[in-house]
Amino acid sequence: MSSSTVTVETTPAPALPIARQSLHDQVVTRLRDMVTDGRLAPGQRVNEVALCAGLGVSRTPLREALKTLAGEGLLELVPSRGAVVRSFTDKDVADCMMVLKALEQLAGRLLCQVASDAAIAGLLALHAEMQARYAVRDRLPYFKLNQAIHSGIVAAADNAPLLRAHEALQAQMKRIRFIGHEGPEKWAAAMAEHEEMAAALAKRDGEALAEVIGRHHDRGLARIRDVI
Amino acid sequence: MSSSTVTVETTPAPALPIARQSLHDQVVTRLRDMVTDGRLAPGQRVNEVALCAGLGVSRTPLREALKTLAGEGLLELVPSRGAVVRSFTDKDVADCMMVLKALEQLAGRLLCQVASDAAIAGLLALHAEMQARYAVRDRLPYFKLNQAIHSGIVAAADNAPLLRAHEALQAQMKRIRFIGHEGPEKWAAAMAEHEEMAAALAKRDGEALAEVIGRHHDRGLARIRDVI
DNA sequence: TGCGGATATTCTGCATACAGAGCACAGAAT
DNA sequence: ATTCTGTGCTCTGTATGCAGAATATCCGCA
Repeated sequence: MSSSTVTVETTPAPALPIARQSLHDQVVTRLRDMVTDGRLAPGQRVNEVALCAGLGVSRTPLREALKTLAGEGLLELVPSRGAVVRSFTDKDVADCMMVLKALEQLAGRLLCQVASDAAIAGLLALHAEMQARYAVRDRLPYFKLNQAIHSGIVAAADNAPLLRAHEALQAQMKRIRFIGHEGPEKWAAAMAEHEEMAAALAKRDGEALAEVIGRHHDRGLARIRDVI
Repeated sequence: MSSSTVTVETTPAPALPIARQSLHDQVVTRLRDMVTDGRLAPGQRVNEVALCAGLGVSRTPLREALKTLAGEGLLELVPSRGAVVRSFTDKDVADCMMVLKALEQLAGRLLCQVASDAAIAGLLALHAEMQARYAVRDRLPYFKLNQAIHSGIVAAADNAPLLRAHEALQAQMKRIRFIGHEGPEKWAAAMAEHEEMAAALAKRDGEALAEVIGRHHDRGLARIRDVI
């Protein structure tokens, strides 16, 4: 695809790194999307050759991508039967949310100590943007901004292993949250919690932030529970 | 190697699952061991063909194993340069320990609520065994029992995602802990903390257990810090 | 008609082959 | 002497081929 790399390099100054990503990475992101948006349904067996044809790649990079996604917990590898899209029980979801809660609480406490003012301002800006989307009930942008805020909180904590673990779990839950379109009153409650989070963030009050995040997750679990 | 799988199947009764593991899995565990015991040194580039020769497998399963281990955070995949054994900075270690601490604290609280008496008894038995090994200063068994106890606490919490995240992080830290042979007084302190943990465990006091675990990790980080 | 077993087919797991990228070394020009 | 460039080699990334396991199909038989 992008095998013809541009090698002009006239600019000596900012040296932009030319995104160049391998087939493997591209396949990984494509498959991740296919899992989260449901084109690969939970419980479904993944046929390698069919997918290869669809993606236009050979089996080797595809298989390597499957291993990667299995490592992230999105797929399960059954010996001699290949990859199966992981399906989540009620308990799995609750368990994931519990861990996610603990990680984000930790992140909240950390970021209040270590984050730069600019980073906090950035998060508050995301919040304001989400607020605006909520005002006009614009679901998809709201959803994406919501995810970005939660990811951003963890990223601002400046703890790589924490970020990795959180990303993996969030990817697993992404599909669940995606289908979980909550009603107006639940949505309002979630938004109110985000207001509280923003307030705690602005004050750099780590304990308060952790407390709200905990409540947000507990209620979030309750919100999606009747959807499943 | 073991490509000839035994297919006799004379026992119909308890349906034992016949360990049959793929080459991929075997290679993964072998490589994990090689990273933790230092035969693959941090920062070292992994030469695929050389490793293939050493393990007696072809590049395909090896490469798939490399992807898996990269997903676990033990290796780093550099485009066009292959896999590199991940090397940890001081901060990386501290960050990992922080996350590990949060996860084990969560596990401690959970297990006090949900674990069976038998599970707790099992953990206490491991503790007693470790006590015995400490009494005669038998380092390696002590080390392994220590790991087993920490893993066992998380396993007893009955939360699969929590267990997965913990295992990955513990694998990353295993080598650090392995080389970090602490002096007698630090060792005694660590053992004393384990005594406290066992006491809290016996009483199913989740809060107390979480508190000790937190202290144990904080002090553990301090203990290994001057080793690095 | 229902069931058991042999056979055929499909698909995974692994090995190998090939092409391109990165890197080192050497030679030439300034 | 130093730097730049060209060439060759090594190693990764990807494709393809082959063998074995799992499953589906179909036929025979009760």
